[in-house]
Amino acid sequence: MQDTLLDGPSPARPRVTVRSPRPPAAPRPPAAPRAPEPAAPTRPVASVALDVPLAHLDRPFDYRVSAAQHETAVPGARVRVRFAGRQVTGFVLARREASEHLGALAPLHAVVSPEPVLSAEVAALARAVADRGAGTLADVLRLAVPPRHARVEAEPVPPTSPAAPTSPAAPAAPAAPAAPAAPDPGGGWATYDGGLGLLQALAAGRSPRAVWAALPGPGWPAEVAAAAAACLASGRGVVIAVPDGRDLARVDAALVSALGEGRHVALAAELGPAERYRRWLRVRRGQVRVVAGTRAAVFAPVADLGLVVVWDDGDDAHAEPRAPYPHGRDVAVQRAHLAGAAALVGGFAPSVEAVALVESGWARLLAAPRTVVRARAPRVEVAGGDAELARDPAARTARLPRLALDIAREGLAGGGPVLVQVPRRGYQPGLVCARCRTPARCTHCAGPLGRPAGDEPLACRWCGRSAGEHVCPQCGSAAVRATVVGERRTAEELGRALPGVLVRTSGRGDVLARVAAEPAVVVATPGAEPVADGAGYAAALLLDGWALLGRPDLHAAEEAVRRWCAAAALVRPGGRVVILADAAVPAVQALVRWDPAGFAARESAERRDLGFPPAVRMAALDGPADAVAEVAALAREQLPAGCDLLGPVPWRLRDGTEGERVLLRVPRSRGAELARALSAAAGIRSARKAGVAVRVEVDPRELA
DNA sequence: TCAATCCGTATC
DNA sequence: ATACGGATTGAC
Repeated sequence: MQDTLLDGPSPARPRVTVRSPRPPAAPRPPAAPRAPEPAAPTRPVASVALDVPLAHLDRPFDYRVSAAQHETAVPGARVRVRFAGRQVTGFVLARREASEHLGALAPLHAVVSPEPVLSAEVAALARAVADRGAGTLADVLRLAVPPRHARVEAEPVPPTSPAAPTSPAAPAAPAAPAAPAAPDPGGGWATYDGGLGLLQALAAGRSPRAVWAALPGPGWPAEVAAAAAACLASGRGVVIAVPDGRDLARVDAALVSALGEGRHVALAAELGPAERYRRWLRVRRGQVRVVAGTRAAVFAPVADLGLVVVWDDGDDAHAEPRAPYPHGRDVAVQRAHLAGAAALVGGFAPSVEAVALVESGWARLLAAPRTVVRARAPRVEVAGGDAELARDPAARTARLPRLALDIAREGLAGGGPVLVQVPRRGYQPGLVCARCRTPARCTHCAGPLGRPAGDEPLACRWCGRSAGEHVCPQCGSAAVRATVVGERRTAEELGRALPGVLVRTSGRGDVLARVAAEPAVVVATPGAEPVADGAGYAAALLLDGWALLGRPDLHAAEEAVRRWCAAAALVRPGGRVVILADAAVPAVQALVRWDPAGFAARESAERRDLGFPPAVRMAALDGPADAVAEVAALAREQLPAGCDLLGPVPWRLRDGTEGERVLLRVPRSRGAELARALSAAAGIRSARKAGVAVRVEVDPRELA
């Protein structure tokens, strides 16, 4: 048996009684001192990662392995131990001949199961993710390893598919390359500059890293599947993460046609604990080599990983809401790096963070030549760019531009469905210039301005400085106004303007996956757009331009481009798209020219100028004022000079109470130092029992 | 002189 | 978090 998680998974999985049942109600003789169990014949020490929440205990602890536990206490196994007087669970990280611990070792209380659920690769990944996010290994392992389902674990192993190697550590038996079912062997990759090269590199066992600016249209799942097939042909496994169940269904179908049945699994939370654990175990046991899934799938323990894919990496669904709030893209990047695997990250509109990976030289941009892009992209026209429409909210909400109606009619007459993207309710309004609608930003830190209360002067919502006499940097106007939240009424009006047309809706609570290729108006909120059968929608109306761009969020423009591209990508080549927005705004131009990657590069440069991630590394500390101040002070003590502190500013905490936020900022090159300092600060506080929680988020998604 | 209590520190 | 140890305090 191998002794540490740095080796491969153990093939030995003997069945052993783990906990002896207690005799019922037998009067127990008073605490007879038990003779010590004989120790395991070799490597009688287990190094265990404990599931304890305290930051200063985030390191392995050694326990004594008895002879009876020798075969079951394998690296990766779940165990129970006594720790500080309590029973806690943990994972065996390694078996060793001796401990560095000077005192006596406590016995390993029980091996919950000999199933080595934690692979060496995932253990190392989880450690790296915890370190980057200033969090604990235990927190990350809770995200990476699903809860055990004992009955599922005991199920007889189903007959393995012929291509699945029984030992993932046997490179002599690579999976037979799947016969490509698609008529076009490269899928759509041939249309990308370097696309076929990517497939060849994957098939040859190399590990290219690419940021993918996907062409509009329905081809992307087939392209993901083709990349997976190429990687599988090299004898390596694949992990694919997508934002939601609808995208997962598309990738799932594409994998079936590219690989055949039974060569992959889909992992999603909706499966329920039993089925989810069943499929996850098939992955862990090396019975399948390809995994597609939602957020948590980036941690899937695929044996001998060769490729990790993140589709639509700008979607917030990839951001984990539990501490330490890792983002799927960041996990994938770290994983590819640690495992020496290839990476494919992107979408119709790759994120600024993804494009920054290209700028740093870590990945290269994978895009189609402009001529192909022009041929595939819909024709985008802008309505509402005139100053009249810009100044008059009524013109935006209560009246549809003639152009939009004309294009909708034309599309319907041509026999196709027409997509209408409308804003979701509940965007926090921000302040923009009343004349030109440029967002009002702090002159010091570029944070969004807000009005603290009543007639008080404008102040920055990030750094708290008063904005004094704000003037718009674009047009010089001093007047500001709240951004108008879009109205669903527009869509209703559309229904009235087009009598007799079938109107379908897709939004919160009731999301459609697809609609038929017949005339209909399909009203959807961003992210809930159904795919249209056949070639796609005849046309699309994007009615939420103003609302999306007006959000007081660092990511507002990027997010707008991403959502517009996602909707416009569902339109057939040459179909028409109308967007209600200001044509002069760069985000709108990016859609018109279909250049989301160029826009992301522009945003990246702007963030560099403003000093925001991904150009720098930031950490947000949220909590009660005194606790936040304490953590900030402790962290700054450990950091050499050069750490900016922004704030504190008032901040509404997750539990609804009022607290404060401080932002710490360092150059990217010192990000690891910042995280280490924050971990140390958390450790000092947890050791002191100064237990008031401070939420620490590295490169926070929400900045206001 | 002994126990009850308070801190500080380690938790294998 | 517990849990334990050593110092401290207070009452016989």
